[in-house]
Amino acid sequence: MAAVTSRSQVQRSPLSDTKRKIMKTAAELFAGEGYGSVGTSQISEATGYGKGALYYHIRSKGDLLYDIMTIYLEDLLSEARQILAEKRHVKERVYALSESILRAVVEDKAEMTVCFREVHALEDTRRRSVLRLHGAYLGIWRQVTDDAAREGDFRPLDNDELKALMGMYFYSFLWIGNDRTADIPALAAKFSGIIMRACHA
Amino acid sequence: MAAVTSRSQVQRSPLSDTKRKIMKTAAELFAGEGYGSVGTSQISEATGYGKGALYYHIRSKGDLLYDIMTIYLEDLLSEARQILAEKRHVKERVYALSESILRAVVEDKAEMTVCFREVHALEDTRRRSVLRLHGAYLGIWRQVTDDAAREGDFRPLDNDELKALMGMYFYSFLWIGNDRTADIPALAAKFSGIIMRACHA
DNA sequence: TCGTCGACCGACCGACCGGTATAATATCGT
DNA sequence: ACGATATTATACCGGTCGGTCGGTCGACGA
Repeated sequence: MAAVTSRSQVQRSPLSDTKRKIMKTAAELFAGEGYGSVGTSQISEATGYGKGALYYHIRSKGDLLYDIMTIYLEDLLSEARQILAEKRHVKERVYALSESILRAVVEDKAEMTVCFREVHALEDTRRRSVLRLHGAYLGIWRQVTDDAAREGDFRPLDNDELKALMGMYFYSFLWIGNDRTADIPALAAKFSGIIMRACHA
Repeated sequence: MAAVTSRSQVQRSPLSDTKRKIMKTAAELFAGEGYGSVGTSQISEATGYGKGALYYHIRSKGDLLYDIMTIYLEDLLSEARQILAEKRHVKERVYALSESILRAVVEDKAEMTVCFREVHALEDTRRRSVLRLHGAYLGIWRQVTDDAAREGDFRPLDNDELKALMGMYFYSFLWIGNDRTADIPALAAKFSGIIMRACHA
């Protein structure tokens, strides 16, 4: 099995294939039943590793959750930063950002669900750290809308409005099926269309 | 303590004050730590009742979750139906619906969080039942947008677009604090403003 | 005064929790 | 071939899980 995902990857530490497989399986279980309802024996069984092997690769169940969130959010974030650097026009930016996050929602549905739905399961320090990543992602959009407002394309948006609009994306993992890969461009067009209309000066 | 909530209540079965208190406390725990991570002993301790008393009022932990969701979603739904019956103009309808759900998010934050974030924790039959309630609520908005489209005020919206827009509301419990009671009208104005712009013909 | 009843308690049940200890096996550089 | 190291399985730990059970207690009707 190849050790790469389709989207760019921040290599914080080597991250073995085994650990990647464990994270994928765990994310699916967490997304399906909720972090608190999934036992380590269940993860062990689903991955095919015994508990010893499992705990050779993870430090704790909490760490596993934190790692899943961190890796996928950093991935999403680095893609967003790249889009911000490459595209200069509002419309392109909004479409590319929409396409980026919606592709993540479809292709890594379980992981994204965990990233946005299971934040409460983290202990305080880690929750704050993950919320910083959420905030950083929001910051990218904030910059897009502020730039657009400065150039007269968008009306100014306050934080409430921006967060409300982000909710469209952050809630979409609950209803966008992972069988909609082919629809990603259409979905991105719909989402970015809504953003463009909602923010029109 | 009065046995009524501020918003209209569907009286399916008597629903004692004790059970109401248990539901409120449990909803706060579920919202704070996630259904699966909250134990019945914890609920028992937080309510001040022993486990015997607790299980005198509830059939199971799963039932408790289901009851919370059902009651609050039916409440939200009946309010929405009433708005649909009373208001005829799009703008009024959108504002009133926004105000209704945002007030629920602020005033019954924990319960609403559970209603929209813990669906996965339900066993199949009950999950389907709760998802029907979600669908019914979506149906109200569908009718509003369809009526508006028929009269030329809105462009036609497909299901993806409607669900995307609903995500704004359904995700808002994660960032709207329960200290914003005074801001409810302003929030409703912002949300409905976005809807009106996003749907403009 | 008693019997009944709803509300409640806390000890207890077997099962399972997250996590560890120990040992067996696979891999690999030399 | 050898030792070292990486990876895995299994048995097991104390503790907690959801839920039950026998029983207590005060209110109330007869």
